[in-house]
Amino acid sequence: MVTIREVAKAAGVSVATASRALNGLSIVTAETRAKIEAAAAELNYVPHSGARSLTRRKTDAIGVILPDLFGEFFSEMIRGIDMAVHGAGKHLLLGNMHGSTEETVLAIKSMRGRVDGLLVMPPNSRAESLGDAATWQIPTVLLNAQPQNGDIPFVSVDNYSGARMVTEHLIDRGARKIVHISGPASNRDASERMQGYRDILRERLGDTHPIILPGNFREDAGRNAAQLLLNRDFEFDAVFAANDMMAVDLMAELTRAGVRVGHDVLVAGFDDIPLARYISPQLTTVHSDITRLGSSAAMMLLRLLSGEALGADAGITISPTLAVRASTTGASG
Amino acid sequence: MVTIREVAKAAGVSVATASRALNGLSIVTAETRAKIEAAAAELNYVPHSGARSLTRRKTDAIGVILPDLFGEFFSEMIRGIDMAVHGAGKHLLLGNMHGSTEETVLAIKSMRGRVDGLLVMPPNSRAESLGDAATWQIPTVLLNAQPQNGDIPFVSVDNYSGARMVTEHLIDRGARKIVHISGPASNRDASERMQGYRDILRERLGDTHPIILPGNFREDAGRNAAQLLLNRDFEFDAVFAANDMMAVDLMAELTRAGVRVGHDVLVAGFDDIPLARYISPQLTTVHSDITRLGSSAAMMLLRLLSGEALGADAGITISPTLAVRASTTGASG
DNA sequence: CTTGTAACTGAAATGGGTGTCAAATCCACC
DNA sequence: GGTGGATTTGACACCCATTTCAGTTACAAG
Repeated sequence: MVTIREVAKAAGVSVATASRALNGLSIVTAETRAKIEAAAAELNYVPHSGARSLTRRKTDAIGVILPDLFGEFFSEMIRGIDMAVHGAGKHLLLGNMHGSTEETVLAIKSMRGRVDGLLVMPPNSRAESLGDAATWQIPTVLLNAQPQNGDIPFVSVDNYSGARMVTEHLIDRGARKIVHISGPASNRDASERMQGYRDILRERLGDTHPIILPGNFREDAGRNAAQLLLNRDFEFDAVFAANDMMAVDLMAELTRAGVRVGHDVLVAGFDDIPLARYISPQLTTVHSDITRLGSSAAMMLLRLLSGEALGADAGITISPTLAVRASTTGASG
Repeated sequence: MVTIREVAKAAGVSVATASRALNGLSIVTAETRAKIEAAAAELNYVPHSGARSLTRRKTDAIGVILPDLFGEFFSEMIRGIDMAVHGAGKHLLLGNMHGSTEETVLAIKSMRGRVDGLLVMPPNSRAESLGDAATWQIPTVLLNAQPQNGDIPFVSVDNYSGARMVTEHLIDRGARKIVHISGPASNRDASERMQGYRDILRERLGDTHPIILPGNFREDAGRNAAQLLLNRDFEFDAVFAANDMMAVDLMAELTRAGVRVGHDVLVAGFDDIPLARYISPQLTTVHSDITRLGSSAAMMLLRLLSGEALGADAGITISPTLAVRASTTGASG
């Protein structure tokens, strides 16, 4: 591994001059610079970013700590972050993504000295779970989580209003016995969505009780819920699943049992995964622009890093939109 | 930012001792260690990984340089890599993913001093395009690309035999006029797939000419190809698209035009994106285990890093499998 | 009470660059 | 030729931790 010292020696100058020349400081004579560049090229010199970032106190990398996400959500998030970060010429350092809380805290610590800033998505969307790690010395933006003591900037999706929207849509389409398949109890997104469902139900159909089947955001929960609903010969005319994954498999199962989704039973999900548009009937769902979630967070972090002081109340809540499709309208397709 | 020096001072010991204590070297007295740990906790000390990696000559990070991939491929790849790397406690540093060749070379260089090893997927699957960057001083494994001068280990998918398999399957199902929608001309995967198609066609149906429509791996190419085929009132009984993305949209377009896919025309793709199973009819395609591709490459790199000398011929070719579904069998669904 | 050995501990070198400050060089002008 | 000022250049401290090597201490044996 050739160092700048060797380049300097080969060019017959000091390391300081070599450093200046290679970093394009105009203070170096054209002649000297040429010598140095020739030597560097000759020796195939590549600067050691690690060493450089030590003195510069700047790594040009930002750390991303995500829980164990499913495919599309993950890649869209990364894409969004990357989009925002690309222009700034920074790298993305992915921390351990296997989300127990302790591991996450560890992952955050191991980022010290490697990155200039952090994008953290806490497991279960609960910033609190990060505990005293919140005393981070390093600029951080929370993804999809709100700190209770609003001192960390965040970007999150408005799960609550999304759930209200989609449930209200079901009501508007004539549904009265609306089942909700929830996400994991410990998950904040899940509980916000459930709350939205409960609230709008009470507001619009005060007299009916919410019907909630526990789920876990995974396919099998969709299947199980379908079985349960069918076997019990349960009375229901619509299902709002807390995410698309469950909705998709629930729908497949209902269809298999001869239920006409979109007519006999309306089904809606949450997330708008790409799949939602391709199954038949297409799935009505709540669309969150994950790419935008990622890029907004990254841009916010970039601003933070450039010294801009975001107020204590700095947070963005991204409003989801309703994607109405055939699974609740019965339209062909 | 508190440094180990401050911890040492607070504990009344030298930095050397502090370092030893904090790194669990048994050589330190229990009493001394306790003092140091107390001081560290008190000051909220977090080690500076950047500085540490400078002296250790080891960063515990591996660099990943991918071209601009579409969602699922990307996330599965990362997942595979992460799976293999997780146990080794390493981080993943994502380089610039916006793949012009020059940018890729730059991205590789900027990894020097940041990572212990590199996983590189060259744009267009052409290792050659990386040119003299191949004189890397840093352990590297190529993803989905073979170097012409087999001196860099690699892991890649056997596109050629995959294409042969799927084309042969179409022939076995009775197709005789098989159209191929190719990928971008400069893309190596695309040309290998095309070659597989050509070869098996010649071997099995010596007298028929291959029919090739140029594509680009994107949805619109699928739609365009469908239009072209339909408008010209072309005679064809099967289509093999060079990837699923094109196959899916082609199929949608054909279906819209009243063609019964799986009966009138057989359609097959390549990649087995999750979507393939969810559209109707389900798409016959070539399944490559991308997660395995990623994890194999990562494991190979890990072996390389642990000092193991992989022979000059170190390369793994992952054989894809054929996923036969309704789009070529006409089965219900 | 020495001496030898083992166990700890600390000063300083190291890793590969950058930035500061002082020294050296250059040139113009008196 | 000497002087002032502006440019360039170089020596060295520094970033923060690890590690070597030498020094200190403790303790047992002689």
